[in-house]
Amino acid sequence: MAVTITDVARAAGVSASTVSRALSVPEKVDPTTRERVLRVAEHLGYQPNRAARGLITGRTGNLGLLLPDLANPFFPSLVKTIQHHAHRADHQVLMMDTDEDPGAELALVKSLAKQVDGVILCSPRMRPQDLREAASTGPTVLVNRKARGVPAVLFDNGDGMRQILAHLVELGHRHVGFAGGPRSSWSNAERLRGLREGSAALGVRLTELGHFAPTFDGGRIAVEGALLSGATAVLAYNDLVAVGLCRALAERGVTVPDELSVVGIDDITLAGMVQPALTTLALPTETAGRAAVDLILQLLADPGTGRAPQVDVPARLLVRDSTASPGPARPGTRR
Amino acid sequence: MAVTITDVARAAGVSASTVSRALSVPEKVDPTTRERVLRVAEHLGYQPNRAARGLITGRTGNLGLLLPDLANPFFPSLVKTIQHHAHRADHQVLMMDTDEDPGAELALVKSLAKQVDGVILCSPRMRPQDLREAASTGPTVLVNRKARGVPAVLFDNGDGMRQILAHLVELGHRHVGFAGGPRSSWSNAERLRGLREGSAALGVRLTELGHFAPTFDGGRIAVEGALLSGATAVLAYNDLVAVGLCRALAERGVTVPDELSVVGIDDITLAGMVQPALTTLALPTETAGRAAVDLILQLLADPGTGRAPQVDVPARLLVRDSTASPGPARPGTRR
DNA sequence: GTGAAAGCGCTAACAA
DNA sequence: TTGTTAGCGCTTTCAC
Repeated sequence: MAVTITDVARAAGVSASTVSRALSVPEKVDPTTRERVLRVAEHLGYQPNRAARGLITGRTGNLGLLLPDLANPFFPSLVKTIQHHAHRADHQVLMMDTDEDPGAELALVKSLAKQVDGVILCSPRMRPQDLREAASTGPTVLVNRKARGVPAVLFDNGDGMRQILAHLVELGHRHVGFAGGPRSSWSNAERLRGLREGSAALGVRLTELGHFAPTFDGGRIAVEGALLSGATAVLAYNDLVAVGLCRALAERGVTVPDELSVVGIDDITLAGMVQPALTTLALPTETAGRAAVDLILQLLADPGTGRAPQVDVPARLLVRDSTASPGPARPGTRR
Repeated sequence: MAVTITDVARAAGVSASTVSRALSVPEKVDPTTRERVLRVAEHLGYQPNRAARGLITGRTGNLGLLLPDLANPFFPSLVKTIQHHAHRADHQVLMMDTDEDPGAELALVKSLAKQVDGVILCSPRMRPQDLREAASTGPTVLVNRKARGVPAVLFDNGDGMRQILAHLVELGHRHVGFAGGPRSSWSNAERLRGLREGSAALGVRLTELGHFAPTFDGGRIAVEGALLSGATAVLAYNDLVAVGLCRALAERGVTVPDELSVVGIDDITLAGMVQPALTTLALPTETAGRAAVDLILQLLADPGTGRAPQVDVPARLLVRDSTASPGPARPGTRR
């Protein structure tokens, strides 16, 4: 059997409560006793039983993390950061992959809620009312998603879209295509909004190529419309789509960026591995993950602070090799 | 406050013990009462408090999962599978990413051990004695790693190497290079062993190109030696290395597979996305993940069954576009 | 088949 | 400052 608080108490010649205090409110115990207790605890290799502690404090020391698909390379680095910071704050992470099933997510959150102190929710597709219901099960932080009254960490999509358009305009592009993500995706809607505003402001023609699965294959499918549109540059919903698009273009003998410029979003590792290396809007997952954990912990320490805090994480355009000035030859050859 | 077992008991007009039994040993309670209790529990939305249950049963309902680097695309799908199956068995997964730090792993396992019923350990670099010490903290299953007396799920590296060599020989290759993984990696050693045996058996010349980081950049670095070796085909430690190698080859104007064939291991999603699509040895993570969870649960249900069970997961070669018969032109041009 | 009672390991009043 | 007491929600003897 593991060593309990009673063992430590006996060995140190004090009561269990004193041991408990020495560990969790050290300033309320005499320095001499404290020293002794801590030494004994250390020596015996005492580790508090979290279940027992949780039973009384109502805290589990766990954080829930719900995400749509760990196989999407955007998430692993986010998860790593979240876990890293949770760990530093003496919390474990209970991760749950929903397999892109918005229907099951609410139920999953509810089952998670019982076992964690708070939940970090990355759910691009969940309906707003479900989102709010999920948030009502306990402290919740949304990532890359907004809902009234729920704390959130958001990437600045609007500014990101502006950066992309500005970059393309500077290269000389006047007609940009957008290969959108899922219709139900919140960030897709945000990006579209940013693009519409930005293109209007910059006098760029924007062609919405439709909605595609946020995957490599989604990108391959987008190639038809991209070529037909006459756009000289195409922005994809994310890097995976952009890479799929590039691949399909290569198969048709269309050269990127000479004949068509391509831009991605996310800056997943893959973006730097493909040829040509992808120009992409980096969404700093480290910053976001850190902010999400901080937010949750803050919520736990000081619940119900009135308004729901919101953290905005700036996006940053990484210009690489998949964008260039539109070639004069292209329009003639491709239409 | 959440609804407790007492609430259910009162509402159903029975004692708490009866509710407890109705839920966990239904056959020991009268069918009529059972029905009623279950209905009431359902109606009240009762969910047993796991901390309280754990306090008495000694079970947490959590499984620990330790892995070196979630950013390595081999792991997400493994994690997904493990989580999926754990969930079906009513267990949560506590994941822990060690950031490729074998030094910290033992400590992490120990801290994890207190909070979980069992640990699934993917630790290619941990020292054998640490591995065994880690395993002594509680039920443990190793993945892709062998240690005396510890249950394990292993990929059949030996047979995999044979498949790769056979494929290359059939294409006409007689000289194969191996861009190895980290010196301390167990599976690298296994693969090397398989390659030596296989190449001897098939009469193939094997050149060991050295040890490289198991990353894209590791592969880029391997290009020099690969070209100098005179090998007509190169096997990389994993897909990431293979893709990095391909990239570096492309930059030097060496065509894959015409001038050099390249083979990867793992079958990460990326392998199918690059051009040319990578011929690779698929290590079925779904099978492995499932086996790992099954093994752990079996260990929990029936502890100390004497010998440590071991599950072998077969590997399967996926022939794609990065391998072909050696071109007669190559040796002359490249040396 | 069911209930009463004890207790898992811990913390939080309350006394001293 | 410290110890005593009670109890978190649950399971598990042990009587009945």
